[in-house]
Amino acid sequence: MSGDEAGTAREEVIESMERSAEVYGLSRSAGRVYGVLYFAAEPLSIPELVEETGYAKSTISNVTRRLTRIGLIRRRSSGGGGRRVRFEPEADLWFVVRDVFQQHVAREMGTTRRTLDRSLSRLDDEDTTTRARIEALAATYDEFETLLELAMDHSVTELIDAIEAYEDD
Amino acid sequence: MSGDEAGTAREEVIESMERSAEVYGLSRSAGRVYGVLYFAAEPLSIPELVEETGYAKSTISNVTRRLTRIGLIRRRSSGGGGRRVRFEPEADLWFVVRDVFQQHVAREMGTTRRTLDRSLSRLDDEDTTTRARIEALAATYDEFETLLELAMDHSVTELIDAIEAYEDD
DNA sequence: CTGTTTGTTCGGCTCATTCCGAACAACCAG
DNA sequence: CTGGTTGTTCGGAATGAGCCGAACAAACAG
Repeated sequence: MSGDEAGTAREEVIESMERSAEVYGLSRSAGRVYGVLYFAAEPLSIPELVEETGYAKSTISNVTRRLTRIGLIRRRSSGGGGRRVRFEPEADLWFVVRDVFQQHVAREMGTTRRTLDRSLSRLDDEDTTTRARIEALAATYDEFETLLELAMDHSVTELIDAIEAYEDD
Repeated sequence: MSGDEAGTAREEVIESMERSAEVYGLSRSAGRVYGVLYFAAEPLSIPELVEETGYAKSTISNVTRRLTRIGLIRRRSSGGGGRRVRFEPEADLWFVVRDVFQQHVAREMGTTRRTLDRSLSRLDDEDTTTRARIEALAATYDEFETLLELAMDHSVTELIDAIEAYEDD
């Protein structure tokens, strides 16, 4: 079993995931659940996650739902038709980033953009300064939206290649 | 004064900023303070922000510090040597995004990356599966880091151009 | 049908965040 | 030095998030 180096290394990485989770607006428990699943040999059920993480069953239930919505883990309505549900990690983190952007950032930008248009249509032609400020904001949002849409259609390596090619005129 | 359309439009946009602030992990008050500054004709002091936003002086003090750290607003140690401090909005939101990425995301990636290396060096050669998982994670992080470093060196329009040029082979 | 296992939902508890008012420190005017 | 203004800091109340245990629903085994 080669000592416990694998265990401590695993634990260090999982603790790091807990901290990272907080940076990105998730809970510690979410980071740990993802970490345990990331190192697990096979998909785990809720009782197994309770055993591995030490969290209560209800916590695991809520956290797994949250992570599934975000796309960081997947439910496998595991064969056999049993009620048992198993979770496995999404290994390709770029998928996750893409989903988060599309679910939250794109959504926020869409609603904000609509508000800006509605406010603009309500304005007289004489409110030049207010109109100019809102139009500037709308232009910025449009730029961001097109950039995000473009970026979300490509892999990380493709994006790196694109920028590097651009830098070499 | 062209009715109150400018006022209501302004208010709508500021309320939208409050909601957006929450999406990006800031408080409502932060969104409103930025919004008021964004529409103000000139930099505002703390008492003026108290008057315009309705928040308490202490709240404004804390929120302005927070927003200044993030880079969403700037302090102008306004001329005259007076104690009065004035704040103005950072209009170029791409600057803000860039700063946030460099301060938080890049930092998180750096520490995580170091943890991964430390964990790897602690591992025996026999822990192949654990080692493989951590190495995969490290590779993903390296990719993200190079992409972010590249992206942060360019403007939004440059990035859009780069990707569009890449798409046209 | 009864008992067991799995997963969700509900009501609390605790802790962090947000905001306020009050006290305090710094600066200027007279 | 005294009074007024500006900005920061401190304690406290209200709100929300994370987590737990218990109750509940659903599926299967016998």
